[in-house]
Amino acid sequence: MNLSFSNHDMHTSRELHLEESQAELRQSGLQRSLYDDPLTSYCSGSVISQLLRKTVQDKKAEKGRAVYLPATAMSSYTVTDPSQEDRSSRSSKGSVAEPSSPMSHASTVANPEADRPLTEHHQAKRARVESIIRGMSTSPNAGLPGEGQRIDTDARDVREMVKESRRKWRPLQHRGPGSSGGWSSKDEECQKLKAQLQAMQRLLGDLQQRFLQVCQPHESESESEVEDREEEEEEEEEEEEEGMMDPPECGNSRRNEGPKESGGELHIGSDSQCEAGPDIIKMGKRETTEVDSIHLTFNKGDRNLPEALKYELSKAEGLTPNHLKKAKLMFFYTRYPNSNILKTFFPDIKFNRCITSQLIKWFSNFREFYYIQMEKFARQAIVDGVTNAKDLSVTRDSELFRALNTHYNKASDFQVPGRFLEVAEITLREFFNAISQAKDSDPSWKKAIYKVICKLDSDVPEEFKSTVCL
DNA sequence: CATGATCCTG
DNA sequence: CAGGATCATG
Repeated sequence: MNLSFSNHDMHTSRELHLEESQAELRQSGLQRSLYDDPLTSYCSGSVISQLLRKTVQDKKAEKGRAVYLPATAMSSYTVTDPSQEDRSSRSSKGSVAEPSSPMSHASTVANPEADRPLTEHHQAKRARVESIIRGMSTSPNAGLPGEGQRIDTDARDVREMVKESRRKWRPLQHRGPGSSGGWSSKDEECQKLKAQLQAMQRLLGDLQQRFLQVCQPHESESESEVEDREEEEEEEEEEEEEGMMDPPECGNSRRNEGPKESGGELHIGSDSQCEAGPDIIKMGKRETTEVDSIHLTFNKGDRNLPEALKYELSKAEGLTPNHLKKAKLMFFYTRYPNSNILKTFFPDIKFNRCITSQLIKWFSNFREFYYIQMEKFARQAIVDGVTNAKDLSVTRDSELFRALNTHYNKASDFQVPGRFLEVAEITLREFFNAISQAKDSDPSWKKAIYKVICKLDSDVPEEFKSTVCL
């Protein structure tokens, strides 16, 4: 990757600022404090991802298998286990069933911070889909979600629909034998069931229609109760198809960031232990076929709908905290990854301008931190009286390494490659020499160092191509 | 004009 | 870390 550092040559104005801050730096030791660890504050985690992770973990617990799977191993493609559905459906068959299908947690589990990156629109959209699922997996006898839950408007819509339909048949069901006169118990039974059936069919119809609208907004707009937001969604779908979106609107708030067509594989790898129906796993690589598959699934039998929807949502969130974690580990190998490298090592991300630049930005931030540390420790060494760069070294015990390690590998659950230590040492010495030779008086003195360091990138191990594990 | 690097800021 | 600004490059 040939980097052009000629930028720096022309950055005189900015370099002047640099000079100023360097002057300050010299005076006040270190003007810039270390970054707070971003991991602690960074929590744009997707609700769905968290949810799915929880689901998988629940499942593991359920099976009594003590298989430890590091968080980083959790693919965003995790497909939830159908048994989850079974369980929730089963439980809801009880007379006082609780609505705790896996999805029903979404709205409450979500922490406000995690939701922040999502547009309200997306939250609404997701809530709607979740609501559909909830509706599908909740038997008519099941209680409605408890009060006081955060419910998006659309979710409420569906709930109202459910409520409504229940209002229609429940009275019949509970009407005592004597209340309405002399129906034979058989006739009455028959009437009740019939009414219930009709109500449920209506509900099903509504849900189905709604579902189709959500997944296929291009179709003729049916004037149901979904109006207001539908237009936005249509625009959104179009944007996604083109892979085009206005920068201001991007960020990880986009959903439907699916697998690359070229990459193809869904990387359910070891995660597939939480196997979903094969038909779902096989689902298409193109949006259209995916949608078609869902329709098929939906029409085939409603039991699969929740899984289908969950599958959709599972690959709906763009870059996740796990991707960030992975990127940081990759930094141990490559400080200047180009977009091709990024694409090959994030196969579970559908790249578009925003995703790409976000990733690039990440690495840019990583570098910034890295170089700041280097400069800081180099200056410290000079203050400490070190005279020869040879006396500087970077080992796993070094303070410098510890600083870097906590930044890129907070959990320390990753074996940092020795090569990184070498590169760090070279960088440190490079800074040391430059500073001790007063080269930092040159506004673009770092340019030379960058040029050296960018050549020290090594290949990222193949394992990083997988979404599972590290 | 789009992309990408760096710097600065919050 | 994300945003915004600035500059370079193709």
